This record gives sequence, C-alpha cells and structure tokens, in this order.
Amino acid sequence: MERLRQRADFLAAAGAEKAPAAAFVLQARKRDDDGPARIGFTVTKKVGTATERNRLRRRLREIVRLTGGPRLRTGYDYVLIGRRPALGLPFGRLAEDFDGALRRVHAGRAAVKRPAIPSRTGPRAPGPGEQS
RNA sequence: UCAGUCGGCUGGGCGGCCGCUCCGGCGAUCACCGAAAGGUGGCCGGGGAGGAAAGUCCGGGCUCCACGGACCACGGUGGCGGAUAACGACCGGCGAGGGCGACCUCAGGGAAAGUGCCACAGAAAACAGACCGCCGCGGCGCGUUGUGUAUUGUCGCGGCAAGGGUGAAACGGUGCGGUAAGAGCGCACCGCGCUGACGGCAACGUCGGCGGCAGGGCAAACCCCACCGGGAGCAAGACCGAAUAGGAACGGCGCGGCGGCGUAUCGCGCAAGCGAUACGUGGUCGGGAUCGGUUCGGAUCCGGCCGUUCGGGUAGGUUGCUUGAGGCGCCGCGCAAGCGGCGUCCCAGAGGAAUGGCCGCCACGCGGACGGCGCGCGCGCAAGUACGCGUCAUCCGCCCUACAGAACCCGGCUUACAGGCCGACUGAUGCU
Repeated sequence: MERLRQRADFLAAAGAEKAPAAAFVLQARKRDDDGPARIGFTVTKKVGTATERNRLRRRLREIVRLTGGPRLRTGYDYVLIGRRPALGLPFGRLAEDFDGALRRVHAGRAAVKRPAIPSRTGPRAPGPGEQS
C-alpha cells in the first residue's frame, strides 16, 4: 500500500469527495493515471497528545490494511482524517464505518455529473450524497 | 511489632495470526513512478522508544555567520572548597530556623556611596518625639471639728519612657540593683561592634580582651562591587537539481509602419476573382547608438523571433544521522560528586514521521461472596453468637494497566506517574 507523502497530494485530495463518519472523514480523489491506489492519514494536534495521535493513526492504518485492500480502486488517492472518537470505538465498528464511507465516496464519484443536487432542497452540509 | 526519615531499582511475562521500518546477505539487472535527481517492488537472518523520550528552564558538543583591543550598555551568577567539556545543576563543608531523633526547610556580596519605599493600624515608621500613662513641685477643690499627713479630682510647670495599646517591624533583650519615677545609670548573662590567640586550604568555629550600644527593615525597588557571557540554530549546514520567470554567451533569420508589384500555399467560388499567410523586390515616412566623414548621403548595431549552451536558484531529492564526555563487568583512588586502568559489547534511526493491530494463557493489583484460623470487644452461668481487624484458601467480576512516543547528540533541572521490590538509618515498645 503506497502512502501519500507530499503536501500537494493532500491539498488536492481535500477538494474531492468526502464521507464523514463518527471516527474519521474519508476523502477520495481520482488521479489522471492508472497507478496503484495511495492513501494518506491526517491527524491534527486538536485530537490530543502525541501518544494519542500515534495510536489513532495506527488504528486507522490497520483498518485500511485489513479491510480496505481489494476495495480501494486504482488511480485513486484516499485521505483519512482522524477524529477523537476513533480512540475509543471498537475495532469492528471502525471497520464497518470505513466500509460504508468507501461505498459512499465511490457512489458520489459516479454521480458527480448530476446537476440535480441544487434542486434537492436538502442538506447544505457537504454530507453524503445518499443515505446509507 | 508500630511509627517515621533518606536513597536506589523496576515500569508486566509467555505464546499465536497478520503487518511496519532499518541494516546485512542472496536474487533480479527486470518492472513501475518521475523531466531529472532519485524513489518503490522479492526471499532469508538480525535490530527496533523512555525513566521521564515530555516541558524547553540552564549548560556543553557540533554547524554556519560575524570577529583587532578596551570601555559602555544588556543579561546572568553571588558564603567556601571540590568535581566537570561546561553550568545557576551535582558533591562535601559553613550559617540560620524546625524536629526527641534519623533528618528536613530556608536565605546566602554591599543598607556608616547615594536615591527611593515602609500600605493599614498607630501618638510616633527614621529623627527623634510622647496618645494613654508614671513621678515631682505649685495653685484651686474634695476630704477633716480644725491643722498636717494619707486618699482623690482638676489646672499649670517640669522630669521619665517602665507599663498599655498599634503594627511585619517601635531606638538592644532578660534579671537584679538603683531612683521621686525612670533610664546601660551600674552589674551578670545573651546579642552587637572592635580586637587577639588557637583550629581549619577556606567559608567559619572555639576561647579571651575591650567598648555601654553607636548602625530599624527592604538590595526579588533602583543602585554599587566582583566574576561570567559574540549571534543563530539540524527547518543548522553540505551536495544534486525540474517546470515557470528572469540573467549571460554563441549561432541563425529579420530593421519598423504604410501602400504597390511578382511568386508560392491555404480558404471560398463552376470560373473570373476575392481574402489570409510567407518570401522576394523596389517606393515613401521614421526612433536611438557607433564608425569614417565638410554637408547630402552611406555602412554596422539595438529595440524582434527561433535554437543551443552556461551560471545562480525554488519545489523536490540525497546527506548531516548516529561510535558516543557511550553501555556493561572487574580493579584502584576519593566521605561523595567523580576520576583512572583493563576487558567486553554495538544497542532505534523515522521523515505526512516505523517500533503496530487482533486474540489466548499466566502473574500482580482492586472489589465482592462464602469458609477456616488468630486477636480485640459486646451479650451470655456456659455452650455459643453479633461486630471489627489481620491472614489463608476457593469462586466471580473489573483494570486486563499508570504517566506517556525518539526527531542532531550529551550533562543537569522541573513536571506527570498504577503498582511492585531492595537497602541504610531514627524513635518508641516487647523479649533474650
């Protein structure tokens, strides 16, 4: 699994599809090439101390390694932004949330050419395009 | 046995499955990403967080920059000795205070160089002075049958600072003598100042002599004195090095505007033709510089485009990057901090940042239940029994571990921390 390292890649992913969950926010961006899927992690200082940030990033990384592997699409950059609840939630729950977020992110990409989204009198938050 | 003081160590163990990172070896010489520099990818073996890695409060190494010296400014330190690469930290003495004690805590140059401050309270806060008060004398009154004395009130003059009260602090303290009352006025002890001898490297201590006491506190208010101190930091620094913009050199094609003619190509059109672009040709108008030159006129160059090369340098990459005032063991020196010698070991090196995720068993700890034993105590004639404490065994549950994550490296300090272990010492009490 290739990791995102460059700041520019993170900034590019920040403007793409987002899928928030209790413990994290998943971002996904389609690149122009067909290279392998890459993933990066963002855990800010707001989350907690250095020990807590390390632990949070390691749990997220493990979820991606165990459950994400075959589901990540080639040519995509993913970014997981860690949130504080990820420290306490059970591991199985985190895996389910990641699975759901991945589906929403891919579906949102498919519906990206819809002009119908302003017509929906719905949520102004950049939430998921569908309810799961 | 109980109570306590000080110091040190430790910071769960074993196993299973799946991963991460670094090093070495083998394999491949290939594939992928990138413009390049460079990076990623296989198999085997080995290494992989802390006592605080933290705060970044001091000190050093290392790197770059600056640099003749002195003074000033600014900052720091402040009894003495030792140790060190260095320090305000460390070790051992010294002083003051607290504790029965082991020991703990605190301040540590100068207040007779100067300035400033001392709130509130209090009469008075620094230079002496006197609110209540104490004492004497005088006048008037009270008292007395009268006079005097004693007592007492009030006014005036004078002496005093013992007592009261205020305060963080009140012009040395306590006691005795002394006195009208008092006062270092006199004496003893303590304190203070000066001084001598002895001990100690020294800070200082011990003993003695002299002085009747002069000099309130704050220097963490300014200040004075002595000593120390260049600045910035691994995002330091070194090397490699895009795109874009800008710089330099070389080469090539072209002077610029306007209209004319010719040729070629393209578009539209059946065609004639029209339009656009490029090249050639000559006409007219025109900016700057240089050259030879009397002017006219002429020549070259610039302002334009294209290509190649070079240097600086951004993103990015590589390095610095872990062998070091290093760890461990033994011996020697030292009360100690620490120093020396010998032997031995290599012990994390990430970089949007590895050292992890899930699980099983065990140990430790905490809570609960029940039972056994011991002790205390209540009830009871007694058997016995309620309650509390300690301990042991079984079962169940909880935490399934505290504080916390290297970022160039060391020496200290400070702060956080579930628990466990060890040693030295002190005071009570019991037994021998």
